[in-house]
Amino acid sequence: MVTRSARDQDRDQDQLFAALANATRREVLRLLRDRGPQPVQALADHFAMRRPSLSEHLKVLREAGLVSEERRGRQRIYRLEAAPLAEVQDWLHPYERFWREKLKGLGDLLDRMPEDEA
Amino acid sequence: MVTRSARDQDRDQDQLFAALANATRREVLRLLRDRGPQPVQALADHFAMRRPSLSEHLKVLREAGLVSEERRGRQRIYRLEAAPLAEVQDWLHPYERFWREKLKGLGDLLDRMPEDEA
DNA sequence: ACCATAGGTAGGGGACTTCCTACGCGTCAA
DNA sequence: TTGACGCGTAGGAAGTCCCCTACCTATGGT
Repeated sequence: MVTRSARDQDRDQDQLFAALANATRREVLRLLRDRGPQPVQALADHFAMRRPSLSEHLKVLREAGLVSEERRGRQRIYRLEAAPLAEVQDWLHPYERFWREKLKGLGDLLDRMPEDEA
Repeated sequence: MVTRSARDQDRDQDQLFAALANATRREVLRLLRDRGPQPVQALADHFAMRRPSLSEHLKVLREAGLVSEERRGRQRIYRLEAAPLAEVQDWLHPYERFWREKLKGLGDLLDRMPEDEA
């Protein structure tokens, strides 16, 4: 997967951002980050929804590459896989100077003279 | 809006990530970033879809705070508003050491001894 | 006044999301 | 081996997303 078509990349990024566009799934990631790998039931205890619904959220996270599972007996230990988040940061990077300039209050400068350094 | 309830914050983040979970909308942001503020038709020229559909994408971006519009005659000039992306970066930050460690190949260390520094 | 241009809104169709309950499969314990 | 436990999947209901065509308002040119 050294090179991907632009469509594949779009699909991956759609999937990644969509996976993050849900408070339950973001909370799962936070739990795995703060408390380490856990089985499904331990995660499910933190939410009001039924366990099968959480299973579906875990599937979305798995397909986005944000978690992995390891089978241990009858449990499945879920673990945070942060690598895709590095792609989010990469995507974010070209925008960084825009919000930094805005915060400094001189944000209109570049708006007036575009595409000179694009 | 110094403080918001956890639910409001969840809703805002849902909305923000959902706005980014679409290749057309990410491309709109890129165009505004690389070419500066533009009217709707100039943006629409880059896409295969009909203009009303693009208008709806612009509405999603507006409601996420990612673009602003300025009325100039019968045109509406859309402009990138990058500030919400700073919140994405803030959200990302606590995960950063996880992918950095993973890239260095020593990623299993913390997985074994969790919550000691959370 | 008239018409063309710029762009938003209404309403509808098809696909997808997010929850649910019911159920199936594999594993551990008696 | 029988049962309970851990977890995924099937299927369905309600809502949302993303595209379309039709239509509306507002501005500018003649």
